Amino acid sequence: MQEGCLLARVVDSRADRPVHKQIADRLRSAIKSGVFGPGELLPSEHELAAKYGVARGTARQAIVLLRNEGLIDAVQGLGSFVREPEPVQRLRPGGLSHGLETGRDPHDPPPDGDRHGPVGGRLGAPPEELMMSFATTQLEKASAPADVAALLGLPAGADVLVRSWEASYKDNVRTIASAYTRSDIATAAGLIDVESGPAAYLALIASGHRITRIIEEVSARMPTTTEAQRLDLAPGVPVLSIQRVNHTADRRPIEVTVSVMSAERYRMLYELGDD
Amino acid sequence: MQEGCLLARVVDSRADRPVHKQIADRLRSAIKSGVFGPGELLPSEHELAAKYGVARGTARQAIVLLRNEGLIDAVQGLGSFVREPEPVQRLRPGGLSHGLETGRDPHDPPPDGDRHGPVGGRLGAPPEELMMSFATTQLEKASAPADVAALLGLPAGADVLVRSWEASYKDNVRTIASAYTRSDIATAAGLIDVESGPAAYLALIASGHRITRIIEEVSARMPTTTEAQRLDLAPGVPVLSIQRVNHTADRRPIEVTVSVMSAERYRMLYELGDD
DNA sequence: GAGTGGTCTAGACCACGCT
DNA sequence: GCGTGGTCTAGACCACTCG
Repeated sequence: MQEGCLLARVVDSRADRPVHKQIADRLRSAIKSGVFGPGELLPSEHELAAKYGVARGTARQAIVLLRNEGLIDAVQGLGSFVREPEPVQRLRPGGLSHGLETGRDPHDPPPDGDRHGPVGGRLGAPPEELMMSFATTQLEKASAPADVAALLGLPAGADVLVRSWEASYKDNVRTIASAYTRSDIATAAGLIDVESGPAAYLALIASGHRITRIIEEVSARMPTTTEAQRLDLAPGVPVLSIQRVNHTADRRPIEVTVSVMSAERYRMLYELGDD
Repeated sequence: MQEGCLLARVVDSRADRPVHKQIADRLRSAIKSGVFGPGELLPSEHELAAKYGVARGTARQAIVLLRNEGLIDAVQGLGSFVREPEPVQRLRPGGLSHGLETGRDPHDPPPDGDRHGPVGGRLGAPPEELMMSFATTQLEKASAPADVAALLGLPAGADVLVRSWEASYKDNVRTIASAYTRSDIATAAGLIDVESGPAAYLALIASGHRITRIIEEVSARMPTTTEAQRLDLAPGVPVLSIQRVNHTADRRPIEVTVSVMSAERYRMLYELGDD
């Protein structure tokens, strides 16, 4: 067989580093150096155990490590595969009509062609294929979470209009989002009848509340189990969480939106203008 | 004993959901509902095994799940604890006149005061407590990685000046960064002698290459093992990866910087101005 | 020394995808 | 049916922290 040529034969059980980590190290570098290319099948747990002379559980631990690093996918009944890179979509959050025009950006492979983001993208006909559908999951008045209330300059527990929705592309949920709008503004704008997020911008404008300043906060974390299910996330894939605070011309914050999406699939793009 | 009052007594081994996930579910909701507060000690693996009538390995699997979700920390010899939230710093990347700030800004509508970022920081006295030290780890001419070359509009494999450094705060490495500068520009600006990232901006300005446009791309992923070590990351903590493309007034990209930091500790703040 | 998590073994049965 | 990963058991020894 001599398969040992690919994955070096020996692990040192007396070394500082635990055996399963040593095996993971070897597999990892084999992946990174291209010995196993994207989509390729790795040795089975049984094979690894035999090759390194360890119990199956130990070989499995190595595999689990790589899964949690997002490097491989395990499929029951089939085996473990080197994870193939997901097509990445770059989102350029825009205000109402942001700069960064059709700017053929020097960004190498990105041509996702447009910037119709799951949240707050420009309105108006998005390119054919990038149509996303929005499904409202909740629409109600409720008391604002503490952090949201603070951002809106409201007392803790104040009522806000909460609109929650999911944005899907081809039947796959891509973004889970919620918008929290000041009650007074929401009522005036008739937002109670507006379902998806993007549509709300039109309603706000129509009611005279033009948003002229947006502060966006980007963070990342591991998904909750709910998020992992809804967004169909593999193990070892974090989420991006985008929190927006929308302000009107008088610099008053009137709305906070929070959206969550796969960090494997989305990146955020910002242009920092000259000061 | 009746400890079963806190963690419900029974798990159903015939249910669809595996036992270790059921245990994890119970612990997770106990944590989220505050039964176990931040920093608090969870039941030991042995206790969990006894309480649910399962093998230790099964109880341990539940614990491992929560660790990978970033909810708890396990300490050998002590036990598992609910992870305490890290103080979060919000970075406001800015054009030139700004840099590293740590977020003294109280989350609320972020003030427009000063701004600092881990990359491209303002020089001159930064706020007392926020001093970061920069240690150059590499400084050399090398051929650009494919993606970087593309971003700079250079042919694949073209030479660039690579400056790599780590930014530390109180002896803890907080950011790992690299800057790739076009060779011609770097030479003209004398960058070969400049060590940390922030300092390079001054050199560029001094040599007449004023950066007027910055495109910043924010992504997140699980850390490599190297990154996890250097940044001292707990399991279940992703990293934010910030890629910057710096352009001069004529819109030519002259430099790409990439920085990596704990997503648990840092968030990015952007203001989307009115156009 | 007692208790904890970290590692490892050598089995077992199951659910799943394939042929 | 066969091989895969997913789960689980019942042990074992180790490294670590604490009193």
